Amino acid sequence: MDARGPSSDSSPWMPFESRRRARDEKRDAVLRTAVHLFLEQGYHRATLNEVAERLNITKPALYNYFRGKEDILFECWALGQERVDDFIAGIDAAGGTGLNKLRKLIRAYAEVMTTDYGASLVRFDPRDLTEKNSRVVRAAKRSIDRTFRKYIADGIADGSIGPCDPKMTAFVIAGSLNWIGHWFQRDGAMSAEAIAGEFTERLTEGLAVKSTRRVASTPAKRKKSSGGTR
Amino acid sequence: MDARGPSSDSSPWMPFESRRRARDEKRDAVLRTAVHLFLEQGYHRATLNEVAERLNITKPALYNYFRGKEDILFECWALGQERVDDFIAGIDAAGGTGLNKLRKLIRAYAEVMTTDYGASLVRFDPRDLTEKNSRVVRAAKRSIDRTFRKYIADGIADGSIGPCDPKMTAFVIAGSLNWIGHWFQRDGAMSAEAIAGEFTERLTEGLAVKSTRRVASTPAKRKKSSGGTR
DNA sequence: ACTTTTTATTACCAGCGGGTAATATACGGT
DNA sequence: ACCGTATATTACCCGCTGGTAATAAAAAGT
Repeated sequence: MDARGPSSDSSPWMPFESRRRARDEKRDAVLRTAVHLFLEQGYHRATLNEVAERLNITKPALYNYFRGKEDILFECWALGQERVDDFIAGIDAAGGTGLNKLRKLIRAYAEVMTTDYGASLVRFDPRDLTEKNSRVVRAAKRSIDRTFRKYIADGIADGSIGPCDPKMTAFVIAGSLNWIGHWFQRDGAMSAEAIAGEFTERLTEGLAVKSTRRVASTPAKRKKSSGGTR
Repeated sequence: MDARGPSSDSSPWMPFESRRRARDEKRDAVLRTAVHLFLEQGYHRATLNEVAERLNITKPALYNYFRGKEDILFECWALGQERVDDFIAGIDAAGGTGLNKLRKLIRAYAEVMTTDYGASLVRFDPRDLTEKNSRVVRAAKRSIDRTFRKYIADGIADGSIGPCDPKMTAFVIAGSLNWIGHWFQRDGAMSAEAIAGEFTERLTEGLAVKSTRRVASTPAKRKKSSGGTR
């Protein structure tokens, strides 16, 4: 009937005898298929029947692993959020100038946006979640926003970034990155790495202090009188 | 409801005109209510029943003005697109350097994004439209993208913009602007004009060939950025 | 081999929401 | 006053989709 496509994307149910896989692997397979379908068709148009069909099972079987559609949606989001949390922790641990941390953040965030779970951070609507889960999402979004603003403020403080409004600048940068999740397609002309690199450059070239490009550790570079630190 | 034209007027078409005008006004009212509700709740969660309810009519009455839900959705999008087309025509007519045109485009686009019809350009899913309407939307999106790229290329050609990849740069800028439609709220801390000005500055300061860091012209007032609107 | 637990299936329900007659009402034209 | 048209309402249909028994079939434990 329908070209199920090369369902070679590792469905544990495909071979009849390989049903002995671990439960978690099946759960993951459900999530991979679901996030793909949700992104492809949109959450509301995508049906659990089709998710199941692509996994060569039937809808009620999904309820062995998830409580319902909303649960699956939230899990997809959470996996994307986990990746973001991870690399932010890494950047924080590594330290460096504000500009340096911001650059790392932009690059990593851009690359995550080109993945399915990453895109789910911006393509899914929190209003489809329960109130409880929705609060978790909102809190996480605020946290990411704070990270952007903090790195920018750090950069202004340590002189690696010229004076600007951290709040607005964070909106500009994060918006540009978030939008990647809306247009990127894996089979497109541009690779994720190329995009990440280009965005890193374009989004920071205007912020870096002009006089000396490499600001190793020389604070009090050019403190504009208007910019009260912090 | 409306002041009817004086019957002493000789034009026998006056009642007809007034009636048609009343009809158009009602149509507009439906659209305003619909776009507002669609943005507030999301297209799928918003019901025609509630649209009608907010207009103090009942659902079938809507079918006097529109063929169905999808028709309303497309009209909302079209009204936003119309505004974009209008100011692009104005910018093209005015001429100037590439950088100048790009700045005007960014400012105008940002302001449109803060309106309901403008936000509908990026908040609504083309997959909810019929194939025919969806093609119209895709064509319009491509056209906007071409405009961004053209202004950038113009700027590179006339020397007002430093060398860069117009395609990527357009993605960076347009993405940042489109995202405004996702977070802006009219009752928030920032005005549309302030946002438009700030985005214009931040998104072009890195491109301008002369190092015009106009930190003085836009003194970023230290407004306490407590209210995280994301 | 028997039982228990996990995992899957078939069949079904319920509610929601878009859309459509059939019909009533307001209103301008004559 | 009368008619015709635009506009509105009530009542209804229908398809879709998430979710739920009831149950079958494997797997695992003994």
